[in-house]
Amino acid sequence: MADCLVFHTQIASIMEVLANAAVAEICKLVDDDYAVFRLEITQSRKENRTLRRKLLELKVARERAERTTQERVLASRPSSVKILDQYRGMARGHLTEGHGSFVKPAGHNTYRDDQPITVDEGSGTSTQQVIIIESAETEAAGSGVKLERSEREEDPWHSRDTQTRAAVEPHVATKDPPTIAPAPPRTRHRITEVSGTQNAVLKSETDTDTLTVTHRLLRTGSDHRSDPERLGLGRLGCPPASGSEYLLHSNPSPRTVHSLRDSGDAFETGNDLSCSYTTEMDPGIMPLGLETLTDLSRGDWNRYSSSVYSEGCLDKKGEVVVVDEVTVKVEGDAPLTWNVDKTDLGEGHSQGRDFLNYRESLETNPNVTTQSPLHTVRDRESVSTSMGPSNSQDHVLFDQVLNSKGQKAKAQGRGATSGKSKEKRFLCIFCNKGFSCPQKVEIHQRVHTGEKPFGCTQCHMRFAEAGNLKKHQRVHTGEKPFSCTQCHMRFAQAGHLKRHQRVHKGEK
DNA sequence: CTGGGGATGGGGCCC
DNA sequence: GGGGCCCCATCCCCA
Repeated sequence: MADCLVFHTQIASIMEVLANAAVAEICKLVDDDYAVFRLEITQSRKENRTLRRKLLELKVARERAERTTQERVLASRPSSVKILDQYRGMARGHLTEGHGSFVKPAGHNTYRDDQPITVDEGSGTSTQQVIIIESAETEAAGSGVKLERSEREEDPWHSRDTQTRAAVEPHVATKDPPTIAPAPPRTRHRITEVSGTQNAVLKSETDTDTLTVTHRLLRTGSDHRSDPERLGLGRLGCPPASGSEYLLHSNPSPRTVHSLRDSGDAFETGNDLSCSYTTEMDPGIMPLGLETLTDLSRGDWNRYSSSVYSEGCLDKKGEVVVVDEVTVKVEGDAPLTWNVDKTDLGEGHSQGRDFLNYRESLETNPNVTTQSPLHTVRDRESVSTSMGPSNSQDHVLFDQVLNSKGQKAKAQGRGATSGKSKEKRFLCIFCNKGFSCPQKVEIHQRVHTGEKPFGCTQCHMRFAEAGNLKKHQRVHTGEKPFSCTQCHMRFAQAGHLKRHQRVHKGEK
């Protein structure tokens, strides 16, 4: 018995020794790895800093050369344009880091039956972000602020920089106060929940020799926590620049706003409540095929999404963005494209088709002019800036829906600024199209969000509009209230009767 | 050519 | 009178 005890004691002591040895070894390994890891991190940071410095130098040098070229052009332009170009040039210099991200238009969402649409017919509780265009009290910059799109290379971040520079470097603005001086914020906002997606588009006008800027604020619900880099939100959230025309305000939704400071260290340091932002959202609500890519090869999208956020400043106050009278005019030699592969679009989704149609139409009609009275960045052209693709053919314009189905001509014909019709002050935050009242915008924005609050009680079909549901339900009821006076044909839709009657008339 | 659906503008009603 | 809301007409696209 005693031997047994001694034996057990010895075993225990041996086990203890072995365990200690094992722990010591593990600790040593961990320490070693940790040291190596730290060393690698340190080296990587050093490399990053070096590269960043080099990039800065290159940019500055390039801007210097470019500015020299521009000055020659500016000699024939209004002074306000000169200022803007100066802004631009300066802006480029200190923008060396981009958040490569790619955000598909929400319109690419594909509707799914299992999509958690919780709004039933008639509830109409969908909330959308709305941009309101307000009549401008002044014609501040007017058409004088236009930028030439012939510029060789445009900085994707320019739009942001244009504003940030205005704020950071007021001495520049003083060169031409009437143009650059910050206007009293004429914006009020309403950014409301759109099934987890928030999206804002601010687009500036271009003229025949100007360039177009689309500012877009996207919030996608592809993930629980939207990564600011993925979403290209890296730079939003800055305080409104003095020259900022647009302000995007979020509603007091329980959305978390993070920020990244607008510095080269943003990548390293993570969140900083000074500049960009991202939001938290419910991915389940808005899973509709939204994707975000970090592929930097998608230059335009990256630029696009990035430039957007320079513009927007979220403010948890209003829910509607009010903008001055707006006109969108896109002319140019280079085709305007979405620069997105068709394969990236939601297959079969009408909105995706719209985007593509638009792109194709622009490509085939490079000189197409999109002039909607809805979109005019008329003053405070510090907003107006270049999308700045390095490739002139890659001008990205996101006036998709407005133009995709020939609505362009309509919009022109029924200009809101004609004075007779209601002023279309309410802008779609996705495509910047204007509407006469917020309800219209809300309905329209369902095009982008995929929201379909109206469900048929007899089938799975859902609709964005009550009227279309009503029309659809005739399919079930068999009701065909529209009968041809010249034959026995009956139709469920008035338009079909009208179209049918052309057959009798021999019209085509 | 028809059927079905998407999208938008206009008008009426109510507050 | 103006804005919000709702309904309807209309046009368009696609299968």
